[in-house]
Amino acid sequence: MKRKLTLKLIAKELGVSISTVSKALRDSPEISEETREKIKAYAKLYNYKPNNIALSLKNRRTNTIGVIIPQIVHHFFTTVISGIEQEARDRNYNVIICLSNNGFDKEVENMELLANGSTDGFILSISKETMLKEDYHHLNEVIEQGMPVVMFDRVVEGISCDRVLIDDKAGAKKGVSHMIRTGCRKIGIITSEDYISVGRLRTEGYLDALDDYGIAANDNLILKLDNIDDLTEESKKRIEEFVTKNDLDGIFTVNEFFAVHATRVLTKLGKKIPEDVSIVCFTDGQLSENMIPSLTAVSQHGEEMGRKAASILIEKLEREDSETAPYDTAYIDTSLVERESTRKLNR
Amino acid sequence: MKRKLTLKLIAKELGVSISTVSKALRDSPEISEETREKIKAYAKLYNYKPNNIALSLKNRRTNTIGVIIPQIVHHFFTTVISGIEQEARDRNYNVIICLSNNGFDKEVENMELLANGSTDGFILSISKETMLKEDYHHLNEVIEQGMPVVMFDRVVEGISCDRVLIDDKAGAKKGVSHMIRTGCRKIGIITSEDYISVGRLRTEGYLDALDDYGIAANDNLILKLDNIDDLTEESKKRIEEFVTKNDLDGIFTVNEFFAVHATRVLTKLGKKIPEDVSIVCFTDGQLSENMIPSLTAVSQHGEEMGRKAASILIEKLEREDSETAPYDTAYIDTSLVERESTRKLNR
DNA sequence: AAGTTTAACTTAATCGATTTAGTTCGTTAG
DNA sequence: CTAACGAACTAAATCGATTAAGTTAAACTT
Repeated sequence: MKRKLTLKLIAKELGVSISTVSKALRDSPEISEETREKIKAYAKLYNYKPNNIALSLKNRRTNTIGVIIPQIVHHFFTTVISGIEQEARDRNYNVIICLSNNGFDKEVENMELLANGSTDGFILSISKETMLKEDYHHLNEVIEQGMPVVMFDRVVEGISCDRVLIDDKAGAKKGVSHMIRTGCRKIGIITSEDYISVGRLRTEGYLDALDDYGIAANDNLILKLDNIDDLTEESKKRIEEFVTKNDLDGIFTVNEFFAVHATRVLTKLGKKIPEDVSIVCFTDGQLSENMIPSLTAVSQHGEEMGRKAASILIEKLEREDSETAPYDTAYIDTSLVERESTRKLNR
Repeated sequence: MKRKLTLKLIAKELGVSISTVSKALRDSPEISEETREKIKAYAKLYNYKPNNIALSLKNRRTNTIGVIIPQIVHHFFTTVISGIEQEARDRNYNVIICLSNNGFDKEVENMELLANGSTDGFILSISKETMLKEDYHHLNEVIEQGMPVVMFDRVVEGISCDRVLIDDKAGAKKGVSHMIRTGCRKIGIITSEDYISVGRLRTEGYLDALDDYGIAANDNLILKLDNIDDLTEESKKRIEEFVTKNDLDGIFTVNEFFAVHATRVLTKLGKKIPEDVSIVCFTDGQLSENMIPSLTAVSQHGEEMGRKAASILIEKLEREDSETAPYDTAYIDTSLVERESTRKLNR
């Protein structure tokens, strides 16, 4: 094993001082042409690369963005990460990803870990447990230390930070309106309990759409489930009951899983999609695209969200007066991807 | 903004030297009970946390594992990461994830970046472009610097490192054998070109299973596609043609996408699954689980793979004699998850 | 010739922590 | 009464890099 090359080793080898080496490599005019060339040639030959840790310590900045998300086995989050990565790379930043597994303690632990020198700022989506607990001391602490924070998707109020949000309400409205325009009149929604912000907003969008077209909302056609990130047995049962009991001609769901299970129940009931029942779901992922029939979906543009979040954070990191800069909330537009689960619009 | 607390600040505040503070916090008997308590109380009150960067520099180890994968929007890779994370956390290591986007240059760039002080070792799955190029200098370089490397899933020969592999051949054999035992006789396979190692191995397993049951292999029933990580339009066309032309009673595919598209074609042809045609795919992901019909799948146990890879790496990092330790290849067993796309076995 | 510049370096401080090698002062032994 | 010892600290080196503040010797000025 050969030890990594350092300035010290180069200096010793060439019989000059460490600072001469450093200056030569940074093209300082203080060093003579001759010496400079000699040092640079040596460094190149032995592939010298400065130690990032030492640089971070000296510069008191790491050029690294910390990302904390509730889970990684989750299509939407991976698209956001992909966007963050792209933007970060373009602007010469690294990305460290940590998982909270939807737990409060892990979220706190990860933030403290990364805040102790590893990153210059954070992009995060808050865990479910943190939302329930409403304890945000870890966020406030890093912010007070001068580290900018950008929250995305799962956000909370009252924190001094920027936010990037999907326009959940408008997206849901877009989806439901499309069903109404293609002839649906009795549209149900499978959503989440209101404490999950994205669920609540999508429910609002659904109600808005009905209202716009003068359709009365009916509480019986709103199913609120506990979990939005997966499909529990309990949820399956409740979806089955909901779909079977109500003779719907349209179903809007806040995620792909609910839509898929609804499709399954409808198929069992002998209903035709989209002839008898239309389906639209939030999130344009693998399932909507590949299901048979494929599902019309509200696309969230996760990559764009990631790029935007990273861009806002980097902007903050590179401003001198970021302390006093106002906090902003950016919205990422959704778009409707029409597929086989809805009827074609007659124009 | 309040500056982060350092040993220096504590020392100044309490009128002692920096080393006294350091020793007190580490419970050194050199420091009197009284002083120790005073310093610890102060540190606790103001929530002192040592700076990781400084520690890394001093200790010349970061307790961080670097993970480099071809893509993140990929269910299997996320399960592996999840496993790596779990094991790392259990053993007090951090994880940094970087993406190569299946490109050679980004892979090299990321490795160099992380190798300059950010991580103690690597877990990686090689990019497609690197495999085609067969240029592994970046791997050999970090290994020569004494950083252990563990490759998983997409691996190459001739590198001094440990490997963790799915038993692709046995897994495919398991899947195909199941189809044969439930009555299939004309089984086709949709796989990848042989230069993608996992594709080649799965094809071998398919052939093995046929051989075991005395069924003659037929080249016409083997479709080799270019890409294994997604479903291009070209692939769709070729799958459609393949499924339509051959009157198969069983189809084995090396990923979920190919199975889903085959299902779609079969449905259009009016074939019943599993009565007319059975389907088994490699990879137990979201699609196999949620499709209608749900797909019998060879489960790869990505989390276990991740845990194993992390465990091997950490073991190497914590051994004194790791330089001389032999390199090992671990296999992760697959299991068959029976679902609706295959017939029940008569016992 | 004496003083001033300047080119080309080197020394030393610094980032934040750890640790080895001192230092200081009170207590005890001989 | 003084040497020795030990308790409780402090000083300084170190990790690898950057950079402000010296240093030295040659060149130049007047």
